[in-house]
Amino acid sequence: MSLELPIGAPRDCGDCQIRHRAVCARCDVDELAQLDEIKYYRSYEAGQTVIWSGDQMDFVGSVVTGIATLTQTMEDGRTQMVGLLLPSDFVGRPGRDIAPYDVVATSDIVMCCFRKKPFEAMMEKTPHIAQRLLQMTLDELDAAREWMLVLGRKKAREKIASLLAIIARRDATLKLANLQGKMEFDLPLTREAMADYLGLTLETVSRQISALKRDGVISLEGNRHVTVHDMDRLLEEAGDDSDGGILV
Amino acid sequence: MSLELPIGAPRDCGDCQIRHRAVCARCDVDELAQLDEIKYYRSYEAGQTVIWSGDQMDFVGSVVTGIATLTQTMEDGRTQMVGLLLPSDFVGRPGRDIAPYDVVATSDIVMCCFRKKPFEAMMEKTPHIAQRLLQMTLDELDAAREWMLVLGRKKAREKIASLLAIIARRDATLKLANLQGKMEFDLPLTREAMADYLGLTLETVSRQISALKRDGVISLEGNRHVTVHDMDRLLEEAGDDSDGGILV
DNA sequence: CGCTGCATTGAAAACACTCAAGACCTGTGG
DNA sequence: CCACAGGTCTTGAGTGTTTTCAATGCAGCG
Repeated sequence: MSLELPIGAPRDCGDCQIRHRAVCARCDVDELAQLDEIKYYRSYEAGQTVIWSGDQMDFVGSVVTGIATLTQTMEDGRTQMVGLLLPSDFVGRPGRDIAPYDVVATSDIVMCCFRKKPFEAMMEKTPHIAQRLLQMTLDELDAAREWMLVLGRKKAREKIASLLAIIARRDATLKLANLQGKMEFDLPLTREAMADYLGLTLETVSRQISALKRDGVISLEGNRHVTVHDMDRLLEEAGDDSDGGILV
Repeated sequence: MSLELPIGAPRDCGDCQIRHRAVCARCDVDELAQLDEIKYYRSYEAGQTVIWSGDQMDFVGSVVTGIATLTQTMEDGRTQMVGLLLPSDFVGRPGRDIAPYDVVATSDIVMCCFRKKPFEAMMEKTPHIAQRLLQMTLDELDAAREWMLVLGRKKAREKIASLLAIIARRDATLKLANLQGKMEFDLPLTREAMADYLGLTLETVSRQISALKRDGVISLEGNRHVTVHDMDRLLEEAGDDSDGGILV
């Protein structure tokens, strides 16, 4: 089979950038070979819906490159983001047929997909996959609980500061930089997506970003590029302990 | 050792009411015997804190009877409940030493505790435990995401209706009743706990409950006993699809 | 140049919060 | 049996924050 690989997809698992963080992180060579049998790459363009809530799911998989979101929508159109999927994050739930959320590509993305039935079968036999998935799920649960505090108890300004802190933190771990003083990064989300993440309107997001700018906490270059002048100040604004709060 | 068993604790696993739903649900007789070696029962009184956020955790375990809550508190005292622990729910995370949340007994409770180190060791060897824990964690994650929608996008009245619907639903599954027409149940939470769950103040909770009463959606007997006159009406008020919304 | 999509800003309205008073309930002690 | 204390809950009035609605700004692109 000479299917064309989407750009950004690795030649094989040895090449794979997300290999050590994804659901297959603990797998040995044999197990990777088995996975290889049931996997395929697929790419989606920015804005495309990967999975519709309510649809049959016949694959699970990992985000290889790009960013996707998990969202819920009420009948009247109010929507809440319930997950932000970054490279190495897992999509889908073994044992469930119907997707409970929309998965939408925020940027162009590449997914490493596994056919669901054989993946489930394999999970029964190889504990390495289930063990890693458990770890990842527990991490996601912690992140979800952190967000519940943000959604339920923080004010608009604190919400924005929290989101900026999260993104800065993620960016830092990626670049192996540390989390002090000045930091620069790009927002991977539109104002509307930020609003959906934080349970705000896009107008409020815009206003609070302007306010943080006016108060000298951040500067903007264009709409997406953010400079945080002092990380400690930002964490104060977020209402977190200065030690970073989020999970130890 | 003739330690006195807390009232409500089962004589042995065969007797245990939560056995088929707890983390040990898939274990066979051998595995249960192993677990028995490292387990002990402990009871807490209503209002007691079971685990303090930031503390060393040296056990994990299951709620056997009663209700407990998982809460996060900000420096200025704002608190957000991030989990409601019912009988069979699991407390603690294998692989983590420091508790990230407060666990508080809402009623008198009995816990079945496992010493952490040996439990972790056992998890490595017996897939049945890890598999069940994965299922439970995925369910919790779904519940958390459902709550993110409630916290981020619903209005106070919808939040209250959503909470009542959840409690009614849980009560119904317990009694094997169905979810239509009239339903009666007791609230397991104070107004303040409801507020902490929903990201509201206790005054707002009280007002909205009064409003639902005034509008004939529910009646109260005392402060805790609720009658829902028409479940479909309640679900409408909650902003959910009439089919029940929450996870299929 | 005039789209289109995204972002900002303003004014008015809606919503939930704060502060404060009082009602209700339960258990205790006179 | 009653009175009282302490906790829980309800209700009101005023305030503050966020939303809503509407207009405008700005950048990329045919």
